[in-house]
Amino acid sequence: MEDEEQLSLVFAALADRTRREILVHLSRGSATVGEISAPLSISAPAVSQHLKVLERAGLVTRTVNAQWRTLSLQSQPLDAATAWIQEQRGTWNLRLDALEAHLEGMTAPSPP
Amino acid sequence: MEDEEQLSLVFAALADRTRREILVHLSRGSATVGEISAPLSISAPAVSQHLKVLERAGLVTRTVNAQWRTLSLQSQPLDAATAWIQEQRGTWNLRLDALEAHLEGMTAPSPP
DNA sequence: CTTATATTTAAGTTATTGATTAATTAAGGA
DNA sequence: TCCTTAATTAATCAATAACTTAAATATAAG
Repeated sequence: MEDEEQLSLVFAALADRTRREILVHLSRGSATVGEISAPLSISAPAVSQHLKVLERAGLVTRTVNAQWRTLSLQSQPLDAATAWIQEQRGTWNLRLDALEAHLEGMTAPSPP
Repeated sequence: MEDEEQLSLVFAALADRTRREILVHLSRGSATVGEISAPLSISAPAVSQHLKVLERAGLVTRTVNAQWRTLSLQSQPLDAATAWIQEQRGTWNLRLDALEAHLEGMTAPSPP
C-alpha cells in the first residue's frame, strides 16, 4: 500500500474515540475481543468493525486460538504518524510564521 | 471544548490527504487561500471547507486583510496529537506484548 | 451429537464527508 | 458607479462511517 494512503488510514483510525479507547486498553497489554468489548457500551459487531479498521491501519494484529482472537498493538504505524507530524512541525518556523501572520494582520497584505 | 473531542477533530483533520497537503504547504510558511488552492486540483469551495475543518481542529488560524485570508499553522494541536500517541506507545511494553501474543498464538489461550 | 461461547458476516438505517455548481459578500481599482 | 478579484455560503449529491439486530461460523465441552 501507498505511504500516503497508509497515513490516512492511521489518522482516520485514531479519529474515533472508541478506537482510541481500544488502543489505550491494548497499550496495557494484548487482549481478546471479549476483553476489549467488556468496558465498551456498544454491540459486539460494532467492536468487530472497529477492530477491522484498526487492523487495516496496521495498528493492531490478530492471532487466533480456538474461538478467541488476541489483539496486539503495533508500534510502526504510530511511529509513522508521529514522524509525519514532526516533519511538518519545525518548531521555530512555526513561531516565526505566527508572528509574521500577526503582523500582517495589523498592516498591509502582500498579495501575489 | 473537551480534550477527547479536540483530539478527534485533529486526527480527523489529518486523515485527509488534501488537508495534509495544505498543512505541508503551511509548514513552509503562512499563505492565503488562493496560494493554498493553486496547486490543488479541486474547486475553491472545496478548499474553503477543508480550511474550515483545519480551523475547527485548531490546526490553522485565519487573519483577514482586505479580501485576503492569511492562514497560519498552529503547533499546539499537533503537539497534543503526538503527546497522545507517545503516551500509548511505551516502547518496550509493545515489544513484550508482541512477543507475548506470538507465544500465546502458538500455545494455549488464557480466556476469562 | 447437541449446546454454549466467541466472534464475524449480512443487511439495513442514519449521519457525516468531500465534492460540485451557482449565488453571495466584501474590497479595491478603473 | 461598475467591474474584477478573493473568498464564503447555499444547495445538492454520492460515498462512507458507525451503529443496530439477526443470522452464520467455528470451536470446545457436555
